[in-house]
Amino acid sequence: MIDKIQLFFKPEQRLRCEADFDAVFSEPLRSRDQFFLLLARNTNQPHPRLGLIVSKKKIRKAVHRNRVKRITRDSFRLHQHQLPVVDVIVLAYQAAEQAERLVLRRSLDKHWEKLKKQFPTL
RNA sequence: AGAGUUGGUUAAGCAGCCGCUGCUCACCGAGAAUGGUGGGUGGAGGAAAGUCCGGGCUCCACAGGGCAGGGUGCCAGGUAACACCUGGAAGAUGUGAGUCUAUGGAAAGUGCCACAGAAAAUAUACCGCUUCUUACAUUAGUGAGAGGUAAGGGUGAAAUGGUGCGGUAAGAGCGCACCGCGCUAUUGGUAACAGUAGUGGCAGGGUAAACCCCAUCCGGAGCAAGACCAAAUAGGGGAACAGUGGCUUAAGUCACGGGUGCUGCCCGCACAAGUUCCCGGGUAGGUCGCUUGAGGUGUAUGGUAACGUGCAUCCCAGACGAAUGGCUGCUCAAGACAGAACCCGGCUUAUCGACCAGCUCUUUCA
RNA sequence: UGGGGGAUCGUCCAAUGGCAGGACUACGGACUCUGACUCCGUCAAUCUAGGUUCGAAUCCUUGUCCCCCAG
Repeated sequence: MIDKIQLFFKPEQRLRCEADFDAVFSEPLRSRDQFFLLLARNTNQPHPRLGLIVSKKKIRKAVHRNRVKRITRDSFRLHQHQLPVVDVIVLAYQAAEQAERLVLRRSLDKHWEKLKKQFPTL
C-alpha cells in the first residue's frame, strides 16, 4: 500500500486569526470526552483547518502543553484526508496533562470518526 | 574496604519512514515582490523556570549640585556591573577534610526591653551585711535613729568585668597576680587584623533584618521598548469646482437657480452643506528590532585564585495561533526536573542517576 | 511575555515586635406552647520553609497560590 497522499501540515491548514476562531465558536458542532472538546464548522476553504486551545489554567507545565499540542497536531496531520472540510478547534482538558500518549491518540481517533459521521456528505 | 567532604563533566543511545521550522543551492513560473518543487545544512536547558539582583539595547527626562526615597555594609582583588566570584581576617561549629556568618557604628541622639524581679539603665537600694547613738534586757539579742556597703538574694533571654589572695567593722579594682577590656607605642601586613611592650583601673546591659549616624552606589520606563510601510470607516486641516443666462477673447462680474430638514407638494423658515484632490495623525495588517555576542573552542602567557592578555579557529535556535514531534524495531543502568520568545552575567528553587579528580576520618593488611 | 498588588477562623475584616480580636455562620443553652428575634457560652485561623530577635501575623530571604494592568 503506497501512500501517495502528501501528509503536510502547512500554516494555511491552521486557524490563525481571531475572526476564524469566532466563526467556529458562533455555531459549532461539539464532540467531547474527558480529554478534549472539539468544535467543528463547515468552511469554504479547500482543506480542513485546525485550531488549538490549550490553556495555562488547565495544563500548568509548558512541557505538557507542548506535548498535548504536538500529539493533536500530528494526529490531525495523519487523518486530514479522511476528514470532511471543516474548521476544527480542539480544547484540551486537565485530564490530558497526565494521560498516556496512546490514550490521547485513541481518543482523537474517535473524535475524527465522529466528525465524519456528522458531516457525511462533505 | 567503609563513612564523609569539596570541585567538575554529563543529562539514554542507534536505525528506518512520515512531518514542523530558519538559512542556502538548483529548477519551474513571473514585470517584480514573491510563490511552488527538490537537495544540503542548523534546530531548547543546566536550570531554558522564578523574575530576586546587575548590565547592554531603545524611548523619555536632564547645566551643575542638593533634599527625599531605595540598595549595599569585615578587608583586598576580579568584573561592563552586581546583592556575584576569588583570596585573606575574625567568630561559630565539626575528631577531621571542611562548612556557616546582613561581620561598620550603641561614650551623636531618640525609641523599645512584655511577665517575673529590689532594680531593665538613672548610680538606684527591697531583703540582707555591718558601725555608732539610744531604749529594753543578766548576757545573747530585739526595737528606733544616723550612717557605711554592694559580698549574697527567688526572677529573667539578659543583672553593673571573672578567679584567687590580701585587706576591712562589714565590704568594695580598695590593692596585687593571671585572664578579659580600653588607650599609647612599636613590629609584620596594601588592608581587615595579628604579635610584643607599656599604661589605665573598669570606662559600664541588650537591640541598628528599630529609627538613625557614617561610608558608598542608584534619573524613569521597558522589545506589548522603539522605528518604518500602511487599507476600510469616522473625524481634523487646506485648495478647487458647483448649473443656466447676459457683458467679456478669456479671467472676471451681474442676475436667476441649485443641497438637506420641517410635509407627499407649494409658500415660508432653519442649517451650510455637496463633489474632487491634497496634507497630517493613525487603527487592522505587514516589515524591522531578532540574534556576531562583555560569544564558543584550542593554545601560550601574567596572576595563589577569581580573572586578564596575545594568537589560531568556529558560527552554534530565532518562532509569532508560535518549530525538536509521531510510528516501528533494537540495546541498557529503564530515562529525573523540565520547553527559548530582545540579549548577557549572577543568585535562588526543582532534579532519577552516571562518571572523574582532590582531601579527611575509622578499620584491616603489607 | 512584561509590570503591579495580595494571602489572618467556614465567610468578611482588625491587630504600636509582647495572651491573635470583632461581625456573620456552626454547635450548645436560656427566653417561648412552638418558631423567629434577642441574650449567654463553646469550637474554629496568621499560605509554606528558613533566618534576625529573649520573643515574629508583623522585620528579612525563599517557594506556592490568587487577583489586576499592558493587544
